[in-house]
Amino acid sequence: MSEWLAGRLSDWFAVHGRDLPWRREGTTAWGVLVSEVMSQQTPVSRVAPTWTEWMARWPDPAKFAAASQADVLRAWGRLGYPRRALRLHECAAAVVSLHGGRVPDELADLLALPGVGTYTAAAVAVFHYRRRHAVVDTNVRRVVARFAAGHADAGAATTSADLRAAAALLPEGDARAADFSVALMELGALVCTARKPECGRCPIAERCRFKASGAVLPPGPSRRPQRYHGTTRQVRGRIMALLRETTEPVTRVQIEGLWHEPARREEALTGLITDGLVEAVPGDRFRLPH
DNA sequence: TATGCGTGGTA
DNA sequence: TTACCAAGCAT
Repeated sequence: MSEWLAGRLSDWFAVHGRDLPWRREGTTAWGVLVSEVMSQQTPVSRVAPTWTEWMARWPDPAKFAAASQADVLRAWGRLGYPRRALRLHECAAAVVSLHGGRVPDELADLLALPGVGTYTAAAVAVFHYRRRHAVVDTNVRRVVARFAAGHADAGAATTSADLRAAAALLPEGDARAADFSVALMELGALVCTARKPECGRCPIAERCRFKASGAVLPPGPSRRPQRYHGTTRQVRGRIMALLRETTEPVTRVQIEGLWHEPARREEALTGLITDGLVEAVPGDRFRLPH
């Protein structure tokens, strides 16, 4: 089964795989790591332009670690979840101090880096170092749940069972397993999508248990919808947007103009300060951290 | 294990 | 228009 899968996916990927900038020849391990962190919960189409500028400005961990937090947060722009930018900054410093500026190739070393979890560690080890590990993101979990178990979707959170199920499908050989992992993820992103799987275009449909059972998706949202409007997250987003576009510290009055509810406003501001995304300066003013 | 954390495209 | 959701991580 693994060999059949690997063959089908490899052929499909050769024709349909996207030409993403970080997949091009010569991309460093650091470049792959940056692309993975940027892509955590942010669509790839929005990541690409920022990644290209980012790598031209800070080509390696040492140069990036030397940048100020404010510059990093401004360059992050509107990718969302700016805490990721700070974790990436810490990550670069750790790569320099612990690994001499070289992104490690061992899973355990990668996992110990700030902002790097199970998925991202495996992605770097496999996509750049070409190791044989399961790379399990939401796309892979969905494809495996459908293909191997016949379920309409995977569970809410990644479980060790998900990791085992994906690992069981890996073909033999480091290089083939790495190619397989890239292609499996791409299939989930392009064909076996959450809302509208296109089984007619799927290279592995003939052995898919979900397809065999009719490929019927349950109605309604696949997960509990996450609210945004009116949340602290929205207010944090407005404060960060204001701070990104101003060089001088902003006054409390300026921040008060961003949201009408004082309690929500304060919660957002103190949260940002706690997270290290905002710095209070004398005179009751605020700016991006330096 | 459940929750909080941004943003903008799409139907 | 509103609502869903897109390569997770940390707590």
